[in-house]
Amino acid sequence: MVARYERIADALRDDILAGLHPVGSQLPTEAELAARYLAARGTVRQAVAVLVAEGLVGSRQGARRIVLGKARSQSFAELHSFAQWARANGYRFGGQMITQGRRAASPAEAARLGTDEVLDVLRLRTLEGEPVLLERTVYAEWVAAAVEELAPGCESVTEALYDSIGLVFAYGEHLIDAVSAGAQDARLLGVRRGSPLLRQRRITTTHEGRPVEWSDDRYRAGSVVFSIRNSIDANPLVRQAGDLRFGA
Amino acid sequence: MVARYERIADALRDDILAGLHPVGSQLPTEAELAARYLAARGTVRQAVAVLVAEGLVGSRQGARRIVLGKARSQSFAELHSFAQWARANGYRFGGQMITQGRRAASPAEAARLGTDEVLDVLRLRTLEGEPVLLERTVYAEWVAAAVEELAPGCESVTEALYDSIGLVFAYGEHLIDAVSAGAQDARLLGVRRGSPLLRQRRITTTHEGRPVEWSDDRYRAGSVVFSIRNSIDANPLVRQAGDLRFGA
DNA sequence: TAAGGGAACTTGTACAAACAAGCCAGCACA
DNA sequence: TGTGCTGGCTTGTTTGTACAAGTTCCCTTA
Repeated sequence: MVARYERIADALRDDILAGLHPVGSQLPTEAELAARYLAARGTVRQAVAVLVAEGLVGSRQGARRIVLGKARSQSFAELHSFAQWARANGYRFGGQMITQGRRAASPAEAARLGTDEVLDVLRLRTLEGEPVLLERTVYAEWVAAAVEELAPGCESVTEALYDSIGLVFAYGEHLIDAVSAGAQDARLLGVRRGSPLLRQRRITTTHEGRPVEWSDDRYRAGSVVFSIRNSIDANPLVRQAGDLRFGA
Repeated sequence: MVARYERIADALRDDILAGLHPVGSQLPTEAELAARYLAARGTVRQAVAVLVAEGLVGSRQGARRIVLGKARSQSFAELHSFAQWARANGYRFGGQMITQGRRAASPAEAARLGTDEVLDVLRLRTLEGEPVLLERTVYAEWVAAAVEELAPGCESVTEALYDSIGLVFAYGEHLIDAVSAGAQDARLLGVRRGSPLLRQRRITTTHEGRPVEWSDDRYRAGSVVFSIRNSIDANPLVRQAGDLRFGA
């Protein structure tokens, strides 16, 4: 059962994408929308709030709402999983486990993941045949066994873990910066040592807030761009001075 | 007049930051909070929704809400303005206009900014005495005059434009990737040519959705990290294959 | 002992109503 | 002509109520 406000939000989003409400134009008023969809004003407000959160619509008290853009946003799964992202966008992709092994957690890892032992995995992902992403992932001990079961050429770790133990990745925190390629980075990604890489470090947790993995993902420059929409009201993006958190 | 739900959200955030609700613990139920703050359940829900949007609290139907983290998020102004960000975090900072001049807009710029003529400005920003950020900003024609009025050493362009013509930056779209330093980048930032830079391209608009500026900001690697929190429900971050949008 | 079935609890959705606050166009006045 | 104010419109806030849906845990039963 999909909520009413979600269906209204979908309908409005489709209208915007279809050009019925061009960028820069005004959205119908809440009263109009309520009449059109035979819903209470509060329900319509919830629907519009979805679009505002997506950055598609701008809103401020007293003034009519405005269409800001028409880009569609991705699901969490698409952001989290390289495979789901690539598949949703129609790319050819692949993945290969390079090395994998258990070891004792460093103090920082123990604090982040809440376990003494970790499973350290290095994976290389390709897009359209080109090596694009190097993933250095550290898994908490309680998922290590399930990860070790995976085939070395497993395309989607996220999906495989959901199928095998019902694991759902629910929350993430991401740190994005630029680093130069080390010797191993350069060799595996096929770039020169010292060339720029886009680094995304992230920690992912379950619904319960239980940490699952800590990953250091490095993209070849030019292969991937992160996009964020924000506003004076909603600001998901934060700038931090370098390397203050999470150690090196 | 601050809204009630905002004051409740502030109180809850303070409690979390103060450790009254540790990371991983459960938040009080809506009913409890409503009783404590003498507010209707709907109002409490709005307050909690703020914290959920900030990524501090996780929420799902049927289960008690969970404290996910205690990082405080920045305002849009702090993200948008280097000066406001640096000041709020207690850093010594500076800025210097390097070159500035009007020229005809390229087709891409005309499409983005909606003007035929643009003002092109190159600025270098320093943090703790070190050159850290190179801003290549293109302003729409209708703000060009106000920007030209600014002093070359103007610390905060955002604040200066608000003071002079009441301009408010309200919405932004950001593209984040890594590039290697060109000759000019290297010289001004004091790094070697080809060394990694964190690039943030952004377009900023007014409340009305009117584009004001298009900027290409390059940070020296290691000086700045972007941080984003997301969840299966709220996902502000999007990954895109390289250089599909906004041209080069 | 383990699986299954609820009952109680908690969050999510929807409606209705009233007032507050900000925006904007049009009117009156200088 | 242009300035300032006012009134209508639109979005924001708050309360109250009812039901839906998911979670959790205990108790029953095999």
